[in-house]
Amino acid sequence: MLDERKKKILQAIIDEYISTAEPVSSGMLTQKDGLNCSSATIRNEMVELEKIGYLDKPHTSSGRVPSAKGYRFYVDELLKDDDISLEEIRYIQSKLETRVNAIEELTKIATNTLSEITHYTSVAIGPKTTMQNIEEVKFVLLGSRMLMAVILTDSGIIKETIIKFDEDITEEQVSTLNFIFNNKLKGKPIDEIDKPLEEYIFSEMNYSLGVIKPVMEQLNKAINEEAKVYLEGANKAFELPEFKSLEVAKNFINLIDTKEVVLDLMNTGFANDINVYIGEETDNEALKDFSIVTFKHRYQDKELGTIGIIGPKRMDYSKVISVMKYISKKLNGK
Amino acid sequence: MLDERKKKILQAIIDEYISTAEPVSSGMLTQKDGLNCSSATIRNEMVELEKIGYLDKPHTSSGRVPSAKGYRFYVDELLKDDDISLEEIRYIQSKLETRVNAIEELTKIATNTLSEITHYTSVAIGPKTTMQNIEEVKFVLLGSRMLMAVILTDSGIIKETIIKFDEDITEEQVSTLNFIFNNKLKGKPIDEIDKPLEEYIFSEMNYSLGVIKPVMEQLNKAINEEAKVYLEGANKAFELPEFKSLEVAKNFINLIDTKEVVLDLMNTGFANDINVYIGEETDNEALKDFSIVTFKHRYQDKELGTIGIIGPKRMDYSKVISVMKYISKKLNGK
DNA sequence: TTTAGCAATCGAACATAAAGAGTGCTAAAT
DNA sequence: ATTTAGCACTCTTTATGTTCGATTGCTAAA
Repeated sequence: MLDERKKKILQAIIDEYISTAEPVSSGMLTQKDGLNCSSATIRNEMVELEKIGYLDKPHTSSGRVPSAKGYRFYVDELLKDDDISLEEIRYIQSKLETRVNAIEELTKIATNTLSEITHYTSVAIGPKTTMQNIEEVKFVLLGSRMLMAVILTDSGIIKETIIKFDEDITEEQVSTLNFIFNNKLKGKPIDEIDKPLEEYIFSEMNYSLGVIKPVMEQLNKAINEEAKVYLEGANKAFELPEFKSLEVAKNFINLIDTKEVVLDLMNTGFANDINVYIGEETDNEALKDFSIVTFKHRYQDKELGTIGIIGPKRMDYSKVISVMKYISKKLNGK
Repeated sequence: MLDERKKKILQAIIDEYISTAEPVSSGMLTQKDGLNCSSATIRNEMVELEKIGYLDKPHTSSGRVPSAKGYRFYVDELLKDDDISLEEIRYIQSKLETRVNAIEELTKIATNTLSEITHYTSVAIGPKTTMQNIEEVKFVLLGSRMLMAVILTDSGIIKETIIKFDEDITEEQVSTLNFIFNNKLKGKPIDEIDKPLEEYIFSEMNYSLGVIKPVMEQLNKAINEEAKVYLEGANKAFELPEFKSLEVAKNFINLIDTKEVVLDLMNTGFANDINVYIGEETDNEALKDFSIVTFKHRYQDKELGTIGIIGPKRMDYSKVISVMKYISKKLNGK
C-alpha cells in the first residue's frame, strides 16, 4: 500500500514528533540519515501522506503532525520491536523479584514499574471477583460481634469482608458457617453462591442458622464491589509539553479522577494481547488528546486484572509496547 | 489591636476576595453595607492594614489581596461560626448514616462528603497501626501454604496480611499460632509484639514452631506499613481560577501525587482541634499557594486517622471549618 | 477626621509591524 | 518520469506601541 520511501518518511516524522512534540518540517527530515532526497521531494511525499490521512497540518505553513490514523499505521506496521534496554530489563527484574505475598501487591509493583520506566501515568484494575470460582471461604470471629469472611478464589485472589452483628456470635456458629460454605461451594462460580446455598439451607438446615442472612448480604456486597484501582505517576504527565494547554490538563485530571472512561476501555480489549487505543479512535471526546495502551495481567494464564498506560497521543508506543510485553511475560511466568 | 473599622474592612476584603478571587478595590467596599464612609477613607485604612502586613498589592494600581498573615488573623479572630446550612447538615447526616462494617469505609465516606460539600479536594489517612494495642490476632489457613493473619486492635481497626510458606501448614500449627498470639499479646502495644513473644517462645516452647519466623516478619511488615491514603475530589480543584496558572496546577498535582508533604502536615497538628495551615506559613515552597485544614478523626475519643482539605489559600475557611467541626462531632459520637 | 478631586501608575486589550519558518507550485535538471 | 532549485505566499511568533479603564496615593478643603 505504501511504498518504502513513504513508510520511511512517515516513520521519521512520527519518531521525530514523538520526541520533540513539534510539527516536523521537510527540511528537518533531510538531515536524517537514510532519506537521500531533497526537501522538495519530501514535501511531495508529505502531500500524498496527508491525502490518505496519515498526516495533519496545524496550519498552512507549518510542518506535519501525525494523525490518529498515522499513529495507527505506525503501531500496526512500523513499530520497532524490543525497544527496551538492558538497564531497563534489569530494573524491571529487580522490581518484580520482590517477594510478595498477595497478588494485589504484585499488581501495585508492576504498575509502579511500568510508570517509572515509561514516564507515563499507569493504571491498574484488579480482577473481577465475580468471574472467579470459589476455592475456599473462611470465617473468623473478631471480638464477639464481628465476623471476617475470607474468600479464596481458584486464581489465588483473596477477598475479605467484615460482617457486624447486633448480638454475640458463638464459635459454634462460626464452625457451622465454615462447614456450610466449604462443603457446598467449593469450585462454584463466585456470583452464584446464593442458589446452592439456599437449597442446602432449606433442605438440610431448616433455616436454623439466623446469622446466615447478614452474612450473605455482606458477601454479595463484597463480591460485587468495584475492582480496586491503582494509579501511579499522574504527576509525570504534567511535565509533558501538551500539558501547557489547560484544556488538555483538565481533561487528563478528569480522566484519572473519575476513572470511568479509562476503566471502561481497560475492561474491553483482548485477553492475549496488548491493546492500543489512539486518541479520537475511541470516539470519546475526553480521550481525543490521549492514547491508552493496556494488557491483561495474567499469572499462569489466569486473568488477574488489567494494567494500562495513559499518555499523550504522541506517546512512545514503541517503548511502551516493548516494556509492556516484557512485564506481561515476566508476570505470567513467575 | 485592630480597631473595629479596620476589622470590618479586613473581613470585607477577605470575604470578597474569597468569593471572587479578584483584588478588592476601595470603591468596591463602599458598596458593602455597614461601611459608612467614602472610598478615600477606606483607602487610608487599607494603607494601614498593608503596613502591618495583613494585605498585599499585586501592583501599584491594583486592589488589595489578603496576605497569609491576613488570613491567619481572619481565621483566628474574625471567623463566622456555624457557617453551615440546614441542607448541608441533612446531606452530611444522610451520608454518615450509611451502615458500614469497617472503619475504613466510614473514613472514605466522611472524606467524600467533606469534599462534596466544600468543593475542595479532601484527603484522609488511616490510623498508625503502631499506635494501637492488640485486642486479638487470628490466623486462618487458606489453601495449604497460605496463612492470613488478622489483627484486631483496641480501637476497632482491622488489619490483615497474608503469609506464604514453602511447605504445607497443618491445622494444628494454626491452632498453636492462635493460642500463642492470643494468650500472650492481648492488650500489648502493637509495635512491641516481638519481645513478649520471643520470651514466651523461648521459655515455654523451645523454638519448636518453625513457622513463627515468617509469621513475625510479615506481621511486622504489615504493622509498619504506611497508612492508607484516601483522596477525593482532586478534579474539583481544576475549576478554581487559580488553576489557570500552570505553575499552580503542577504544584497541586505534585502535592497530591507524591502526597508526602501533605501527609507530613497531617501527621502534625493537635488531636483535639482543627488545624489550619495557610500558604507560606509552613515554609514549604510547594504549599505557598495552598492552604490545608485538618482534623483527627476520632470515634469515642479514640484516634482513627486524620482527614484534611487541601484548597487554595483563598479557601472558604469559614465553611470548611464549620463543616469539619460538624463532621468531626458526628463521627466521634456515632 | 473625613472626603472630594485629581494626577500618576499599571495591566489588559488591541493593533501593527517585522522576522522566521515552512509550504506549494513552477520550471528546470536529471 | 522523477527530482530538485527557486521563490512567492501563508501563517505564527515576537516585539512594540497605543489606548482605555481601574485604582491608587496625595493634597487640600470640608
